Amino acid sequence: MKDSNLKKAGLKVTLPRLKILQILEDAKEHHLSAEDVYRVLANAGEDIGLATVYRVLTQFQEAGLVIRHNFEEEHAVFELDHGEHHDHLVCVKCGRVDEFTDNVIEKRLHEVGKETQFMITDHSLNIYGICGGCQK
Amino acid sequence: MKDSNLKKAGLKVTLPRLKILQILEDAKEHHLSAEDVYRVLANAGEDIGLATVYRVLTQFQEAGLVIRHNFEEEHAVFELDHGEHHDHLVCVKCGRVDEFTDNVIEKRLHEVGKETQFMITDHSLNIYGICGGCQK
DNA sequence: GTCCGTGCAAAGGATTTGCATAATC
DNA sequence: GATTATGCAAATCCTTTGCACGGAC
Repeated sequence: MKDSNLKKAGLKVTLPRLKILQILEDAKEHHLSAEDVYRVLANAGEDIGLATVYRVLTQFQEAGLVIRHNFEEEHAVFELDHGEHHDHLVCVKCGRVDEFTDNVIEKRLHEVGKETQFMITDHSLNIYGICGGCQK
Repeated sequence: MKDSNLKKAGLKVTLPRLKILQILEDAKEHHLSAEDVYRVLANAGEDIGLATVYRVLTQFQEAGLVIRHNFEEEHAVFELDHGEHHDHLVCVKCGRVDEFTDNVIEKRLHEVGKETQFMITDHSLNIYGICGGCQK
């Protein structure tokens, strides 16, 4: 259950937190902005403030439950952290975000870190372009 | 001269534009925020407003003279566009930004585009970590 | 009952915009 | 001289915070 995820993260189990976690899990489009989450809540008749959405998402991020991305947009987007790192394909037409991983690239990244004496903690790789659907 | 760069871009040659272009060219650290540019101008005794800095940088971006990046910071940074694409190594300690390119990665990116039927227009690859200097 | 979480409204930082003035061509 | 830029202040957008109330444990 979601309860345990929250408890494990040291967060009290509250309605807003459960709802928001649920929304992130159910989302077709895995990458949601705070606004998006707020809108879904509003449409579901939940009376949860935007400030709370931001607060909860930030807490989730600190707890490692979600990842926050700054794509080339004006606002941040959040996605559940399932553990495996992945990179992103962002469609500049429709805003759709797909995920991918590539072992060759991952390996080269480590090598680049070694060559440049850089202690890598993280990386973000985003490919921007036009997705199959939008090319028609 | 810088004049021609501006004219080529269809921009009138004005003092603020020249100064800002100059600052971007002279900068040790190639990646500057609007605030950084503004500070340099102020220190040089130039009386140029922050709004103008933003306006000029945005115009430069539209003209293809500079590239705007949104790293994991709260503000954008700008660098001169010298034509060759490169990726970034961002030190999370001191904020230093280095550049690199890797042909293996570039090649794989194209292949990922093909495999996913994605018409790639651009990409951004940022490695976050601790630079050699900060590891001591 | 204590403490943490929430809602609301106000604050905050980065960036943009409206308007009168000043500069370029 | 006409048009485009600039400076300033106000406006805007996304996000965070302060504070009093309500809910979790």
